[in-house]
Amino acid sequence: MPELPEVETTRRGLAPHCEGRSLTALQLRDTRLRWPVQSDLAEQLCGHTLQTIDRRGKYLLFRFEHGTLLVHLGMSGSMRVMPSHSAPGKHDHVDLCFGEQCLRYNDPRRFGCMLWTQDDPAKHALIAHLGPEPLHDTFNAEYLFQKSRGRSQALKTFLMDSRIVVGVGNIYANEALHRAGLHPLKAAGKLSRPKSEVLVNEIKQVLDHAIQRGGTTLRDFVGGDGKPGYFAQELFVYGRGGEPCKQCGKPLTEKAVAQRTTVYCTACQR
DNA sequence: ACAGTAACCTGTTTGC
DNA sequence: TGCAAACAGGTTACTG
Repeated sequence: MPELPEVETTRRGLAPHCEGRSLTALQLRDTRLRWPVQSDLAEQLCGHTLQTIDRRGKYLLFRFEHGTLLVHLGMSGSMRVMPSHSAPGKHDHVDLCFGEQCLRYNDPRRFGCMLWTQDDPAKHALIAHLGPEPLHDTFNAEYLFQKSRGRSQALKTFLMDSRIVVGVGNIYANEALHRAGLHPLKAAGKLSRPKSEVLVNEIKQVLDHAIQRGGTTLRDFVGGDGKPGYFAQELFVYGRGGEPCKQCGKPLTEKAVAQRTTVYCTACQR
């Protein structure tokens, strides 16, 4: 489900309902996520106040005064605000209850995770080696240009490496490359300095635009407030293999790159 | 250090 | 209609 815009949409939907409130109960129905959820999580958190929900890449950071709960939604996860006493459905693995409302974590494929740490989350093994935030000034043309030097890897695969930059998943990698006029299979090391600038700008624009639209709705994605996103109708290439390029009309090519569906226009992208 | 592949798991879509 | 294969928004772990 989620790439960065969807995670940010979720964060914005959840935060007003629970920041500054005390966690009253925690229902842990299934610990089997990507890594096991520690079984005493309720004892760790109950009675403590959630200060803020922050985001680092696609991780949500639920900050308490005595530690941080790291949450990742994986491929199919979502978190929604629900009445605490509503009946849980299939794959509703965890509820974080704040009085009459709870944040309900649902994840059919269980690729997500929920990890409690009392240390600085920035030093956590899953966070420490992440690249810059794509919307931050530290992600700029010079940075991407330097990082890409000497790399033979496909440009798209390079962009989706979270050590290079976080939050650029399959949808937005495809979209940004099309908007930048860059072929996804071009060697990262052959990216020119001017094109690096174009690409960085397109990544920022497409992510920012998607956040403003409330994320991309594919199948049944909903943000924390239960509302769908509206970006899907504005996608130029993702999910459009064989259909005409919206810029030149030539049928879009679709092929797997590093096991991920990749769509591009051989005329517009070089 | 880098690059490529398999793996985790369930639900939905596609094709015979 | 039924059934099996293919595929899905992510990331780590392992291999060479």
